[in-house]
Amino acid sequence: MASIKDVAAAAGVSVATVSRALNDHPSVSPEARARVHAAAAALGYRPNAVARSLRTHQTHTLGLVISDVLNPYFTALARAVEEEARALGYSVIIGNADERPELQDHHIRTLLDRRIDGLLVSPTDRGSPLILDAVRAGTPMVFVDRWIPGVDVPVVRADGRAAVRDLVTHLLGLGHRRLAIIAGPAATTTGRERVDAFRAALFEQGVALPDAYIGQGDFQAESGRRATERFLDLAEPPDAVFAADNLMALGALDTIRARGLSVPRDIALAAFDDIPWFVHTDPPITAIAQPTNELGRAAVRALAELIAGRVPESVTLPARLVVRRSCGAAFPAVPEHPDPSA
Amino acid sequence: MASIKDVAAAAGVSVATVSRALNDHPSVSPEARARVHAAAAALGYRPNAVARSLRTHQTHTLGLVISDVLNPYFTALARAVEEEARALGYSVIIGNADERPELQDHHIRTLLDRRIDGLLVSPTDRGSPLILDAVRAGTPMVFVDRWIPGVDVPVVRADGRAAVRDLVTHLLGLGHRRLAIIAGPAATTTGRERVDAFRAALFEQGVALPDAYIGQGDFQAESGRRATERFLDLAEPPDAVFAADNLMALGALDTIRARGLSVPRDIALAAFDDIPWFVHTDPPITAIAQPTNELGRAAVRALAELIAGRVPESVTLPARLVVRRSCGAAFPAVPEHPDPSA
DNA sequence: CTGAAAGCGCTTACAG
DNA sequence: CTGAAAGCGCTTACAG
Repeated sequence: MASIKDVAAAAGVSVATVSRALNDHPSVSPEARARVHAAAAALGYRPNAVARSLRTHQTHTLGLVISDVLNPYFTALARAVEEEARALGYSVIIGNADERPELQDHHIRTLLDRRIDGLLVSPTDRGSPLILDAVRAGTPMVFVDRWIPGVDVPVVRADGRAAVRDLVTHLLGLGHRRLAIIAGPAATTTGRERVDAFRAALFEQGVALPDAYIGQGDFQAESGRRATERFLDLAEPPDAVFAADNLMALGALDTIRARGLSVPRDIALAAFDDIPWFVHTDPPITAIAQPTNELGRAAVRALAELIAGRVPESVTLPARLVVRRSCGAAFPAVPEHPDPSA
Repeated sequence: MASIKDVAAAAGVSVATVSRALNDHPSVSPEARARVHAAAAALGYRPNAVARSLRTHQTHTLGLVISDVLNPYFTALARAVEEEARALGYSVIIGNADERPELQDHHIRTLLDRRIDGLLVSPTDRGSPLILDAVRAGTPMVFVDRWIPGVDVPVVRADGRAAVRDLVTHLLGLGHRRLAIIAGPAATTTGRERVDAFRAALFEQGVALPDAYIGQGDFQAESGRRATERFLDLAEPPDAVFAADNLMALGALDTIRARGLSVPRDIALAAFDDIPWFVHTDPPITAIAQPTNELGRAAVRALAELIAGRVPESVTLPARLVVRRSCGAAFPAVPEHPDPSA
């Protein structure tokens, strides 16, 4: 692999001049610049980003630690992050925590060792010493989707409270009275907020949320199955189930189907997070859609601000209810296409 | 951020000794080793991977360039790759080519500049000069899923021919006679192979595949919609459609539904690539399943071999037909759960 | 077992 | 406008 020395020799200039010419530094004569570019092209020279990073203390790399790559919501988020990052000249290294705190720490440690310029994280838990130390040490960091209370880091997320209230109104309006929720892990903000919003909305309408109607999930499909089984084994099973993410909804659907029951005839189902497949499930699933693309982009922009030494604002965008047939509502008159911006 | 010098000063030894102690080099006295570890812990020292890479010419990083992160097949592949890579001590940087050759080149260039130890690619096209030069220059490279004919790079992929033949037999057995396919891009091996296998299987059974029944897609949902619209506008529309990937199947389903038609009553549908949602679509979709996890792991192992200077074999694993209801078959007696290994 | 020194491939302040 | 030199933070052959 040709190095800057080889280019310098071929162009008959010093390595300093090669570096300046290639980095568009103004004080290089047109002739020198031309010779350098010609030599670089002839040798197929590509600057070594590792060496440059060591010298400049910048890697032009962002770390993104998400909870689960197999979750379409996070996949979409990762894609939006990558696009915006690329537009700003950054690469992104994705770490998949798989909802496991120790794996999250592993990725954060690796990313820090690689001296990424900044870190985007959707924390799996309440925050390890490692992550707290990194914040204290001044690592540019932004939380996306989930966050850690009490930690002074900008947060980019969706607020689902209004949409959850809309969902509860929708369910009650359709005659459902025994509403249950499959919650996410209590260690995550989204895990807690979605139950809280659900309970608050029910309370407003004078409906109770008994403990037996709160299933404890972990945002993965298997936990949706287990929670739903427990619901269906109850003496008085719920007549509507709200899954706090799309994978647990998939699990719930598995179980309901395995029991030979039908949605929405026997039980209503709704999910947090909308995904293209919800249009085509049997039945199409009512869901709360987050502005995923906007969240990803806003998070990258906030992180870039932080890296540049400025102090970005946290951003909160509203989620919205998308009504389909899984709660018993009438089928929308106009056939729906998946939202390309979701 | 503490550097090796700080640790050396704190431990009262040279940086050479710090380096040796931290890298478990045998010739370090127990006392020196202890002092170094204590100092490192006290300072919260973490070695700078950038500096180490510059010195050792290894980054312990693999590049993975895939065609589309939003495609669940590639997401699952990426996850398997990351897991196996982590087990072998590598990080992986994922580049999303979005089926665009120039974006693919952008990622390959960036990855090469970062001096990744090896590259896993699922090529979007027939191969740019950049990728060909990289192979020639000796960059350890392995193709996964798709490959470039005539390029001497190990290939890890699934062979779907037998499964496609099974699918054709299944369709004809159910009485379908006008079988159509939504093909992938001709510039990709998987794009070509799936049509070829389909045509060959039909030919064996004495059925023709007219040009009008070959829709040209690009592996993304929108192209599945367009191709299906064209099929349905035909004087004699097909009675069965085989989509060469899961996203085009999603698009086909969109269009069929938008026209008010029903699967499988009005038209049968099958897809290449199985994904968890196919169990829950209306109707559940018959699909050809690849051993995605095994492919991802095998690809990483092959790449690690190459990096170690050995010459790995190409590996080809069989895909298999998973019959559901979308072609008109009887519903399987036992309720199906998503295959956790898919 | 240990340290001084060279060197990985760049960038940049300094001097000219 | 240009080059010699220092230095980023490591690892490792060499000498002791």
